[in-house]
Amino acid sequence: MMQESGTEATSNGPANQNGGAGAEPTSREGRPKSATPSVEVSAADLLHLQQHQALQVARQILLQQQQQQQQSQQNTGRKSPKANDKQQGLQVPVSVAMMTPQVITPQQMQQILQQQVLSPQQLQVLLQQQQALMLQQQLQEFYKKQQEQLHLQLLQQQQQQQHAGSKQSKEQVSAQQLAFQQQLLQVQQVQQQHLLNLQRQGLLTIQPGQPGLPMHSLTQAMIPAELQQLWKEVTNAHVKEEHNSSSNNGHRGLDLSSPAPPKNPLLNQHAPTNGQYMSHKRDGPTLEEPSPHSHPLYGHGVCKWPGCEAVFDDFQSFLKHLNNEHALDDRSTAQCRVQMQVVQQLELQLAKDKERLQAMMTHLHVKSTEPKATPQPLNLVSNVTLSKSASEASPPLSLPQTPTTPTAPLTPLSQTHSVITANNLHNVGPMRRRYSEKYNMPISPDLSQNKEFYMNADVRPPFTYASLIRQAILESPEKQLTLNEIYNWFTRMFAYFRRNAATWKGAVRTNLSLHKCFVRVEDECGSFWTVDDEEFKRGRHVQRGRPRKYAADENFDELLVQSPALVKNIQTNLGYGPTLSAAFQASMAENNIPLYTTASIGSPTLNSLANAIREEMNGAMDHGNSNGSDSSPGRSPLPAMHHISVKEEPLDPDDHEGPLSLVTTANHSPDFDDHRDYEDEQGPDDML
DNA sequence: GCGAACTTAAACATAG
DNA sequence: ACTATGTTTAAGTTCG
Repeated sequence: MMQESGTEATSNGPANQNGGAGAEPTSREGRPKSATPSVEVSAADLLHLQQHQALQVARQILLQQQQQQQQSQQNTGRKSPKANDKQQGLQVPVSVAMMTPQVITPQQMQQILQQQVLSPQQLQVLLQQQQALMLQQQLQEFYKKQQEQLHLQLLQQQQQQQHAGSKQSKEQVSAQQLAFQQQLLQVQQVQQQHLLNLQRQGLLTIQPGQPGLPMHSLTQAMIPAELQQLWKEVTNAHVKEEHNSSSNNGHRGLDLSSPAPPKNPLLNQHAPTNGQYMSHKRDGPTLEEPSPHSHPLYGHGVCKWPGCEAVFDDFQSFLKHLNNEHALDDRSTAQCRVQMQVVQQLELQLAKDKERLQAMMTHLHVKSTEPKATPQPLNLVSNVTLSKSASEASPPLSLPQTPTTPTAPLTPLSQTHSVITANNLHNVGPMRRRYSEKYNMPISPDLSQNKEFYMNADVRPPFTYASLIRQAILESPEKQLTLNEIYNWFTRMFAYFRRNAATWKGAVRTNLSLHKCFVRVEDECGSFWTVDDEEFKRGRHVQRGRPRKYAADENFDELLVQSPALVKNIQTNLGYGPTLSAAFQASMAENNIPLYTTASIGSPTLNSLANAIREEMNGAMDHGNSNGSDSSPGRSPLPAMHHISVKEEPLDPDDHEGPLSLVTTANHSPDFDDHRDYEDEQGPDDML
């Protein structure tokens, strides 16, 4: 227990105890769910805050206007810069309030990603949160600019009023109102975009009946009753200021685009509906149900014309209202133009977000492929096909099949699926859908072809520990590695093991002990591990059903307990030391043992050379975790290959494939050759 | 559903 | 005493 924490907890926090494959069940338990509610609350709060801030801005502007009007009435021709400055200061906190949410720094994000303490779903939620916060900051900037523009505009308006005096024309007032409304509309547009973003990212879950956030008609939804009331006040203030000159108040509107004669104020229309606005909001999402009385501008009894909140009991009255109030006139045309601008803005934003998404996808794709033309790991299943048919050209590209996509097509995936998705990128859990070489599925081709990928992408390699350990050992120049060197190989070759160090080291040790194919040899310099490829080929990995170590029979126990030490002592005393493994492998190769797997064994010399080169190259990029190269410092390379012989192994009834099995010529009894064999090959009785 | 293969955690032992 | 290494067992998951 302590030994794991001593070496591995240094790079991983305690939350990473379930890292690696262990994180899979945890992620399945819906950890993301815990993060979701707070996100929704914050998103709702955010919207509320923004609406409130927009109202604040409008209120201040209105206040400013009224004050200026009073001053202009009282002191015609005299400016009041003090008031402006004061109000300018008042606007500051509006944007300051947007600063409160904190965005996680890239370092923190990187740390979280590296530790993988979060499930993929949590990561997604986190990213969404980040994006929402960034949007919020963008909004903040926008609001600042809006405030400045509005302020400037109001200053101009004030000057015009002061200079023009009481002879200010209605057109001028309308133009000012128009500009002001456009500004407010812009604010609303940003709010809508933000809302859309939140919705798109799942941060906003509008539930039926949830008050306040109907998503069907953002334009209307984002005009709160207060804002409309403000509009009304603004309009009335102007009307008042204009000596209530307009006799046809009901038709003195805001032409938003043309200098056409002003008609009735836009918001006067829905002033009567303000009282029912809240009920409208309580209507919740109005996803249009196809009905005979469905109209894009009619939902839940409310006219959805921008700026209009008129409520109707039936569809017919709505149609009547639509034809009367929203007929083809200047005002409707202008509003239509505004709505077009809204749509354009949204489309622009959508295009930008699409572009960003594409860039993200491209980046992720390139990251896994960047150095070479063999970007993504070959599909394991298709790789099997390849190894069997051995003649297929261009192997299909895909990510390893993940345990979470068991229904994924087992046939080669088309290249259109080569884009990394959040699912297949993150849900690479334990080494499921592994293949080990006992199935005649060498990992070397896949490993070599996708080496860059595994070195860079935090994707768990789809190989069993045994296969990886074997590969590590076989890649070494001397076909032998210490445990620490095996660790280093894992961390060097796989980003996954670099970033998920919680459990795999123990798994490596377990596998080394558990699998017959891994032979531990020891010399004065320490112990190292070699591979008995024949055993690996047999696939006799785990000796299941083996009698417990501390069984009833004391003699038996003694043998069991001693056997590892016996093996060790035999090897040590005979002085085979480090030469054993290399000679072992070389002997295997030279005896033409049918090694089905990698070229590394079939061509030991070339492979050793290649490995040496590779080791040289890898050594340069060896990270700090590696306390040196994988080559054991104290070991001499390939001494004479004596003391090694090939002998029959008649004890193994399953040994049909290779007539030869390599054991050392140590004068130890076959009984002690491998204590793990006694049961399934000889039985305990033979040992005694 | 079953069993093999595999993973993971934990307890324990041993050596440096 | 601590740590790295190694062994063993048990429980869980995945897959054929």
